Amino acid sequence: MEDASRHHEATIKDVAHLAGCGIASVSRVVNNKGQVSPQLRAKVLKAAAELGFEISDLGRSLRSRKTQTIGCVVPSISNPVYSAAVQGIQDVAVENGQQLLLSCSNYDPEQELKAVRNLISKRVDAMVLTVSDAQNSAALDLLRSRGLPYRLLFNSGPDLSLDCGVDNYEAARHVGQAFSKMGHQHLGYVALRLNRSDRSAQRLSGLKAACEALMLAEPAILEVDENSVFLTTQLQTFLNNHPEITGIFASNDQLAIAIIATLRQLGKKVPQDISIIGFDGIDFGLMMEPTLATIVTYPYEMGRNVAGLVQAEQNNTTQSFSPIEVGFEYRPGGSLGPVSY
Amino acid sequence: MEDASRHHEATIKDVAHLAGCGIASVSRVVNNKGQVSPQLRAKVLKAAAELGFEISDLGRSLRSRKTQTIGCVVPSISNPVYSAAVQGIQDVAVENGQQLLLSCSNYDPEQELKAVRNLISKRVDAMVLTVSDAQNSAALDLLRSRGLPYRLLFNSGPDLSLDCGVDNYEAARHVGQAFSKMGHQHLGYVALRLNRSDRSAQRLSGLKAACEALMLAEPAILEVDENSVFLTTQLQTFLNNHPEITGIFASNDQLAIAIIATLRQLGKKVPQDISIIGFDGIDFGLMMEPTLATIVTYPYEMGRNVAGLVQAEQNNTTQSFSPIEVGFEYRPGGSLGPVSY
DNA sequence: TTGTACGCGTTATCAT
DNA sequence: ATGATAACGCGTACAA
Repeated sequence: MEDASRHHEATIKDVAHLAGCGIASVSRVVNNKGQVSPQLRAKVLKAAAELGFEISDLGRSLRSRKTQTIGCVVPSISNPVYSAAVQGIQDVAVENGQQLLLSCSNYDPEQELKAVRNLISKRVDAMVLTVSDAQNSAALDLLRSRGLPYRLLFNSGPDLSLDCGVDNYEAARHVGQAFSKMGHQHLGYVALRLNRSDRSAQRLSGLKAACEALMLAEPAILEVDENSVFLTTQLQTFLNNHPEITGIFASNDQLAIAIIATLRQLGKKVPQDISIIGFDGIDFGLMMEPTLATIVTYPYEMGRNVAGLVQAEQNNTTQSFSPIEVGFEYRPGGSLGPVSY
Repeated sequence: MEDASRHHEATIKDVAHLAGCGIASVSRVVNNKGQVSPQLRAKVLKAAAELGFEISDLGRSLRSRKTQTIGCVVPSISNPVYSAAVQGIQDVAVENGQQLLLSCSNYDPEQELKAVRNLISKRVDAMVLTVSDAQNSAALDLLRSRGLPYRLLFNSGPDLSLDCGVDNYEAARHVGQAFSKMGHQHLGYVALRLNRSDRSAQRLSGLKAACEALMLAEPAILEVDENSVFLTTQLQTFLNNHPEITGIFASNDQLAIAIIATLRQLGKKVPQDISIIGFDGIDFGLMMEPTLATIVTYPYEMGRNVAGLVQAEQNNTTQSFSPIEVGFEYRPGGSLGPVSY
């Protein structure tokens, strides 16, 4: 109850007053910086506790020009891949005494830009972000023009030294090869937002390249609606139009699993009638029956890595930091079977 | 390039200087507040653009005593339930022009307290949090003592008016009833961190109550390790010790799915040998075979609701805001079958 | 060792 | 309509 009536938080001035000393001494005690006698330190500590004093990072940041905050922009936190990455970033941040200011762009470049603006106003020390299209992003342009330290996550940016992600193209080539080894000749690529995710587009490129190199037919493409309610009809139409397809590469595991469930509804067996390979390597793929063949990626580690990079960049501006390849791995699964004639 | 050499961001003072006016006018333009002549406004806007001026929320917040930031503390963002909730909070926050400062406590009360301290120092306007034990939380005590607006998510706190979550007890009773209807008499409850999550404990209470009311045996309890590698042996031992068990209530869906996969490895069929009911209602439950019987909850909506509550509390301090029950729903699934004799 | 005074970037008051 | 000035809470030279 005490001073709560004043209805404004205690400042170092209040503490100094109660402790009967100058504000500089309070600052020294709070920051463990500079010399201060044990007696005074005790008095200050007591006064601070009594007032429930918590230092204000507003004043501190204004003065020090550091907010100990890093900004993060991802398309969505609902997607387990991004949430795992954010968890990694968060963990590294706290290890370094920083906090995370999080924004979700919903795969929208306009929201990306707005988010970056807000984060700049908040004066974050650095940023980590996944943008819709790294080659052409107003948000990244803004960041660069301000010289604010940032790193890309999952994207491959124009400046190669800044990215930290999976080589989608290369990974998708592996997928094509896996299909080919099982005798598949006609593939389909099913994606969620081909035009709003450069990752998805890169995966398609890789698949196409593999098909070409391996003399497979050019893959048919189905871009499905966000709203998975219509997946059934969309998929059925797609398969009717392309009856030759024996294998489907889904742009991510969630979609792959939804496709398998839908195929089951349509009376098709996986992998006897159609084989499926996903992308991401989420745990559930291992627990279903059949297990999901997929490209395993390591979003948590990627988040940690990219956060480590921005950390290093802040602490040591002279050196340049090259990205750490986290890599990927093809994981076989029961959803890919030999093609049946 | 221009003034970048000065290596510090343009301030309102810089803009004023370049526009040849006072800083007050710049402020008026930037905030669209007060009267300013069209000519001057244009000059200011031009100067601001030229300098790449972005207002500093540090100065603004210091002055206004508002940060337009809300703090969020959850156990983990990797768990899809929490990430969905955070997404909901985030969405509401941006709708109200606020940003989200995110912390993960890793189910550790000590980290909860530290996170809250940091968030207080950052002077967030309000907080939303899920704590380990709402009835006994130093973090919440601190929040209360400071009079900082906050809301609980998933927890049921001592102050009933502050929570926004699922009635775990009631939901778990439904689970018991569902088992009972199928003839199950001997149940097991498998949980991840019984002692570090009041939600998990509440679910157990509800299950126990249902068993008692329905004349079932008291449920056997298995608390499994974080590291799911050992799930197989732990589960096997548990079932050996309790051969009478025909149904298992898993404290969440992820665990339920892992248990089903493990049982499959152990050569047990679900639901013929053992029935399973989960908790949360994640989408994957619908896509597996058999589908997962579970309690469906609505974490995204809960996030939105609780964020709405803190918003309202900030805008209108006079009124008191009661929580909106989001509720839950029992969803039948193939993982629950009749008990076989 | 300790205290005083200034500036960090902003908004609001008060003259003009 | 516009500008000078005083806070806001803090860190830090500098003085004592």
